[in-house]
Amino acid sequence: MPDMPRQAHPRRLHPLAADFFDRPADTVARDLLGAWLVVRGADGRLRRHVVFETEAYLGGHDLACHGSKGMTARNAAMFGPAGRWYVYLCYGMHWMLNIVTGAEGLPAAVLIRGVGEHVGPGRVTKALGINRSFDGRPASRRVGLWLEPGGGRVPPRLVERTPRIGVGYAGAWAEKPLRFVVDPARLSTINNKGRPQP
DNA sequence: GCAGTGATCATA
DNA sequence: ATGATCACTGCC
Repeated sequence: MPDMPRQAHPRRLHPLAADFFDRPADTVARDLLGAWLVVRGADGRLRRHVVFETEAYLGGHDLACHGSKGMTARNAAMFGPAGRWYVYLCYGMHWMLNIVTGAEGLPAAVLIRGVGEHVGPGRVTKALGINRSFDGRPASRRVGLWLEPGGGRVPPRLVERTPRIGVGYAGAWAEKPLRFVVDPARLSTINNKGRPQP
């Protein structure tokens, strides 16, 4: 029997690396829409969740950014090189997952606020079992938590920009449109070209 | 609408 | 040592 028309073979995806993250946080936040957050479970199995909501924290000049008050034990990872995780505990209960962006010494990062069917940054980390142990570590297969490219750039008309959530203390910075959202339902169509995993 | 929750950091 | 703060969530 001749070959069946083959389903596109799942592209062997390489994790997004430092060069992707070594750009302004708002650019990275925008471009992460449609990317995959991949986590290796305790059983060794990989789970993929498509990123649909992010927020950019631009650096020391951004009053909503933890780095704006200088380096502390908590936010040290933000000052490190791009492509590492910055994870911290919020309200004593919720782990917040960020990927560090930009040059070493610039405290910038992107908060991952929504992936797959998980809405809200605290829910994302809870669902994926992410905690402090990832803080400061490179986003890589070795660590067991990384990001991979999606099926293509999400069209601008599908990207909604709003002010960031929960940063009312930041004055004018609270109003900057640095939150990026795309409807996950639209994403699944786009990403089927790049092959999702159930 | 607001209580829960506890690490973190500035102040002392 | 103490107290304010907090990039949130869940239940009232």
